[in-house]
Amino acid sequence: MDMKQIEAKWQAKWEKDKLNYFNKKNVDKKFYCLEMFSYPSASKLHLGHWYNYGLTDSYARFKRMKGFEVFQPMGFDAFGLPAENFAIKTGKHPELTTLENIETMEGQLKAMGAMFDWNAEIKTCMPDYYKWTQWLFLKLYENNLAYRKEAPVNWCPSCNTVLANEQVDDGHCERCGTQVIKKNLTQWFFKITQYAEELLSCLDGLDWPEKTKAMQKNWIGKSSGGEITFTAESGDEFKVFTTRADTVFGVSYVVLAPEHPLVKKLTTEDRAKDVEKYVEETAKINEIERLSTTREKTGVFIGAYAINPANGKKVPIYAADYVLYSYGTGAVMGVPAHDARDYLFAQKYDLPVNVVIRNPKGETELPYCEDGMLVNSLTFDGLSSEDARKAILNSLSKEGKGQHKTNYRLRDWLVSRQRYWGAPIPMIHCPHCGTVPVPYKDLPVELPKDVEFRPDGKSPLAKCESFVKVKCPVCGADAERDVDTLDTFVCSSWYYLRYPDNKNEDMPFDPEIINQMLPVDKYVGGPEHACMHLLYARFITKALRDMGYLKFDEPFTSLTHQGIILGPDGNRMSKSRGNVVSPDTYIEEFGSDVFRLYLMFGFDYTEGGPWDDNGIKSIAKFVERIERLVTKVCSYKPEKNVQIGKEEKDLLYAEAYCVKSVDRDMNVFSFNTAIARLMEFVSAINKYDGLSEKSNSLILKAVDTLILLLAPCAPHFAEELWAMRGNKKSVFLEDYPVCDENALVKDEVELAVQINSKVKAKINVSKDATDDEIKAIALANDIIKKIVGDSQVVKVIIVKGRLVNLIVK
RNA sequence: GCGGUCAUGGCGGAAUUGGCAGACGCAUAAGACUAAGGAUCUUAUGAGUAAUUUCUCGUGCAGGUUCAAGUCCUGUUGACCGCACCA
Repeated sequence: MDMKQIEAKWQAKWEKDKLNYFNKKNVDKKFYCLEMFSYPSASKLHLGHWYNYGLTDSYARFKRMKGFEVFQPMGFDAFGLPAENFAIKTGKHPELTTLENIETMEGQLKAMGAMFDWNAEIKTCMPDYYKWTQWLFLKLYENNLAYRKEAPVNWCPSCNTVLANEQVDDGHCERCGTQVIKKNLTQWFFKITQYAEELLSCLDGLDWPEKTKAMQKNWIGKSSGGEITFTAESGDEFKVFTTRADTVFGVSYVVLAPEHPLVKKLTTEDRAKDVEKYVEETAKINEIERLSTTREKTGVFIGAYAINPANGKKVPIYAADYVLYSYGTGAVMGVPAHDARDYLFAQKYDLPVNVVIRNPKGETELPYCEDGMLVNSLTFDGLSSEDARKAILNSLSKEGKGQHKTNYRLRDWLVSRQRYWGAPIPMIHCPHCGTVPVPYKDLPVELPKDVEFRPDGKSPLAKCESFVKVKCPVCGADAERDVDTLDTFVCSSWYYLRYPDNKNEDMPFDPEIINQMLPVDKYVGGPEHACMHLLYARFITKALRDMGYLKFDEPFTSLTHQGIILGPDGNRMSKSRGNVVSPDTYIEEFGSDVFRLYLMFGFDYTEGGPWDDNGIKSIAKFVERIERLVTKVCSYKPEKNVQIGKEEKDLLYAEAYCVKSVDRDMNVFSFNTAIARLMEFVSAINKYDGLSEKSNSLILKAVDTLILLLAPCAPHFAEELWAMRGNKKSVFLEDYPVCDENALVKDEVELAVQINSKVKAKINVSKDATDDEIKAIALANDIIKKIVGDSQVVKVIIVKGRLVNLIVK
């Protein structure tokens, strides 16, 4: 069969018949199947795209044949750093290259033969889309979910530019090798932390991989404890967060993060030089290193002291890089006796170790980090750690020096980027009115085309005078636009809401439509998005719900991660390794259906693995085998009466078993086993067909079932076979085969007979034999009789349909 | 470092969720068909041992729970993914 020709033929027919377009009339049967949209890269569709889109398309087609009205859209996450970097290198405008790349990828995606609804396409870099990204920003601002504060960025002092983390190579600029430092800029944040609790608690109800839920849970990082206020001698107060308020009487020092504003203020003159140097050094180290527990703890005494509110004792204040300004309050209390990290720190800086918790079960070895019984803690002595935590915080809160507090590791989402190729932040800075939102009627704030985006220390948009200069929408004075752009994660945090109503010019989406079409029923994408994209999207959904636009709580009801296809050498594919496998050559040789079938068959979908093309030829043979079979049986004439004998029963069993297995496997993305069952079925049909006495009717029925089951996995090929069988309608308009449960019932079942848990023999028993009968048959077996001999059977375990285990003494 | 995942024949991978380990396929071998076979069909294929239908071992490693463990528990080794400005 000429695969290329039939691919083109059926793709054209599907398009002509509008087969793949969602029919709004059937919205009550909707199934929203979504794949994470792709970044339009210059290197075209790679194996990963195919693996995600091709195989999920088979799942979508399966759902369609199961009677759902499937909505499967596709689009492009088109803003982002690579296009901008490419532009800096080559001078080609990001818009030009991005749109070129999109066009290429659209062509390839169409050639894949997936049932994408191209009417619903979106591209995030187009004004008709980012207008609504900006709308989203304004709505969040309006609802106090967007705010500005200072935050550090990676700064290369030589290139004079902000660097993304990935552009920092071991603390140095990837372009020029200069040591990267941290620099504070005022930037926009989304208040995702306001939803921390709900983002955590709703995880339980989601049909998501457990590992993904676990990762999000840890990412949100809820911990219960308290805040305790320490007072510096200067009178300045600062709070520390602790989960171990029971150890507060053991505090021998406190630590401020080097970035903490009080560090500068409280440092005494004689310590200023050392402290300044230390803070400078800290700016060069990234957070992963700072938090490493194996790295030696460093810190510097700032010369000032603070009062412990619990006992009034004066303790020294240190600045140390193991405390992060972004987590908790940016300050911690040091209790060397009961915290491993503090213990090491105290030893290094010769600080006192005050034992305040005793091990109730024996020796109190330091550092003792478990719960225990309080000592040296005044009126709290004798309490358990658990009770003391409550009591101490209650007591401190009466004096206004402490309170119970739940803390989250989750931080607010920094959305400002000092970049060109992104959606402009729709805000205006007015010398009189302050920060003013762009009025909705003035959206979109268009990204100017003629901009110098080579790095020179400023946001590219800051250099575009025609963009920056604007009248204040409130007072009309000369004002300036915000010159930063939005993180591309903002674009992708709401795109699934735009697809079903992508041409709406008045709203980002019509709530009435969206509340019918969402939530997404199945979302498929890589596990690398477990914490960021998937959390951001959940947050935005909840925020929009609270504003009254949405009636659902979660965007993605069910989630599946595809695995990663590695290069043949077992490493991640990359140009530098030279192990990139392109789908194109295989598609050229075997066609897209064979390629898709091989991806389905060769890997565990959620695991992925190294590419190996040995198997693809066997899939091509499998396809040819089916073609020969169908060609042959097309000339068969069905007979009126069918005699059902043993061979016929076997064939009907094989058919029912295949339908049942493939149905179940397709539903859970277990494509490799589904294809394996189809292979078995083909063998079973061939075997029956080889008999001298056979029923043509049964063979024809089996072959039709085979084609229907195969259709989602090899769409063009199955259409062609279906037409060969004389059908005029598309195979995708047929119903999915239903398993004949009666055919699955075997009169006899085979059981393994174990003696002391080791298999020794097999027996056949009637399907409804009682336990006593099974036992009798097992004991009557010659081999078993011999082994059991004179020993006594003390116990019999029967697992229905599986085995019988005789425990013998 | 923290968080997460994984480990099964020569290879890719199955195992109904605690019940016959190795489905299906690749590779290999033997045979059939053939003028020919890199096509097609049939059979065999975890390791060792026995040599008909035997026994033993076997799911990274070391323990444990259980009548029964690839699956559950404890420890351990290795590989991979994410870590907040790649998308």
